[in-house]
Amino acid sequence: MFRTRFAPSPTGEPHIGNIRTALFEYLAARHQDGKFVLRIEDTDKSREVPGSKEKIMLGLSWLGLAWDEGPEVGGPYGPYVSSERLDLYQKLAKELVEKDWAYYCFCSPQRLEEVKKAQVAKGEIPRYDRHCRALSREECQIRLDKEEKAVIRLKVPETGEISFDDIVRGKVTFQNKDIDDQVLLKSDGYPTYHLAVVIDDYYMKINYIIRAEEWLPSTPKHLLLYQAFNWEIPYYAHLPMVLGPDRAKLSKRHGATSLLEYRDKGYLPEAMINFLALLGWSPKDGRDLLTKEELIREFSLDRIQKNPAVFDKDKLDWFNGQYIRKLEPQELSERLKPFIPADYDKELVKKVVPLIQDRLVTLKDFAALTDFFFVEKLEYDKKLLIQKGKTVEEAKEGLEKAVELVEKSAWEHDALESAFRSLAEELGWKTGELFMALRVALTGRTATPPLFETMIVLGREKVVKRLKEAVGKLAE
RNA sequence: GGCCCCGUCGUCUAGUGGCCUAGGAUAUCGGGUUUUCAUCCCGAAGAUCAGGGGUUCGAAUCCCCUCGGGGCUACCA
Repeated sequence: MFRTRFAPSPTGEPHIGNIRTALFEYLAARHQDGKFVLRIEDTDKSREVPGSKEKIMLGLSWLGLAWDEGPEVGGPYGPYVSSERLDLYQKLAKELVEKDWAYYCFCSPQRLEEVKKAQVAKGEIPRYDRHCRALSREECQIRLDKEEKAVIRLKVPETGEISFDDIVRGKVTFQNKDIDDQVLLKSDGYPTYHLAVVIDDYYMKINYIIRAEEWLPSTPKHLLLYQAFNWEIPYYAHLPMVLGPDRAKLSKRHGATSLLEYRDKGYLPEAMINFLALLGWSPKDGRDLLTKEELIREFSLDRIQKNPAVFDKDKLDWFNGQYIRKLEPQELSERLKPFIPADYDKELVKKVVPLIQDRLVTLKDFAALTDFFFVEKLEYDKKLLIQKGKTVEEAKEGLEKAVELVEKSAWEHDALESAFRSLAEELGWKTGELFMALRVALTGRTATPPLFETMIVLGREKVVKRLKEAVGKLAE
């Protein structure tokens, strides 16, 4: 059984890079008919941000990445929150000490700081000097009995090497001598991430560890732990990083990094999924537009790219436009709801939606593109009503004639169009000139949905009113 | 600094020794459709496959070196 997991720590918003990892995990699990579990790795209470666990779950839910086991849904291997598993970590950490795979360290943060400073000053590599490694069992016990603050550190072998076969990178090897004696259990009784992941993954029967490349250097420590516990080593797949335009790890200074920000900016979850899926992976047939179901069908870990991917907002915008255009107008109206002022006439919105569907990049664009349908008074520069080479009088005449025409014309697209084309001819104007003047008079702007559709939605009464207002403007 | 990873159009990528005078997508530019803006369609430009050495009849694909970029180097994750 294929089992993988998403193990975020609740330290803030659901980061786009982490979510991309979650997506890959989800797709791999679904493709393999396996399980996708969510586990909250809250091992650092000092960095924990209240509410972020909920936001992470909200983000996953918004994308439709349902977890099979985890908070809220439960499962056979819970609890799925690290802070509720403290006893386990403590028990196993002590076991490691007994088996001589770990040791108590009583060094104070101050001493550690000094050691590090001295090393750096001497041009050495900063790392723990293994001061407490040699402490005898008896001495440790005495100091423990005195309730002296202590951590438990991994006793890394001094020689030899450790390697593993990464699904995306192939064989990766590290020298034991380069590995630091990692703290496993902190003095506050909490585990570090390194201890917690290994234990949790084992107890939750995780056999595929899919995570970002930033974890590659700590993998040997985890491997050592598996070895110490004599547990079967899982498969590893280290995903390429998601970078900002400057090719550094995607972060706040590059702009929006929270999945929820994209939701609030009017991006569709299906666009987000499609875009993220192609950051470091591509289907065999080279298609760009794939639904979640298609992604599940085609996804495979061995097609994951090794090199990092730059997050390209332009391409995201393109995907979003594609998916907006695919929506049924009815459905689009639904999705638009959170982005539309509550006092807008629902029926009118329904009529407006088909007119701007091809013009939306994000859902948020709706309001700015269509406000003239909903406001009473239009604000615009009357110069826009006067087409190039025309006099004020001519412009006025054109609009006055338009009023007459609107009042008697059949209220139907083709009828309106042919009537206005004739009017242009009668006036001796180019159709484009007349249409633009009308467009400005009716909408107050020069870029709008098609003229006659707009008229019909606006309604005869409002059209007449606005044309008259335009004539009035010119008379001022 | 040390360790590890990576290096094909600006960007996402296809490519696993001959099908590559390197394909697709996006962005850019031009054209067409069109009442504007979009959409849509067509086209162009854009990568001496980071550079240099090998191996081979033949290399983007294999090996080595150099350079460049990134990640890690916490009682953070």
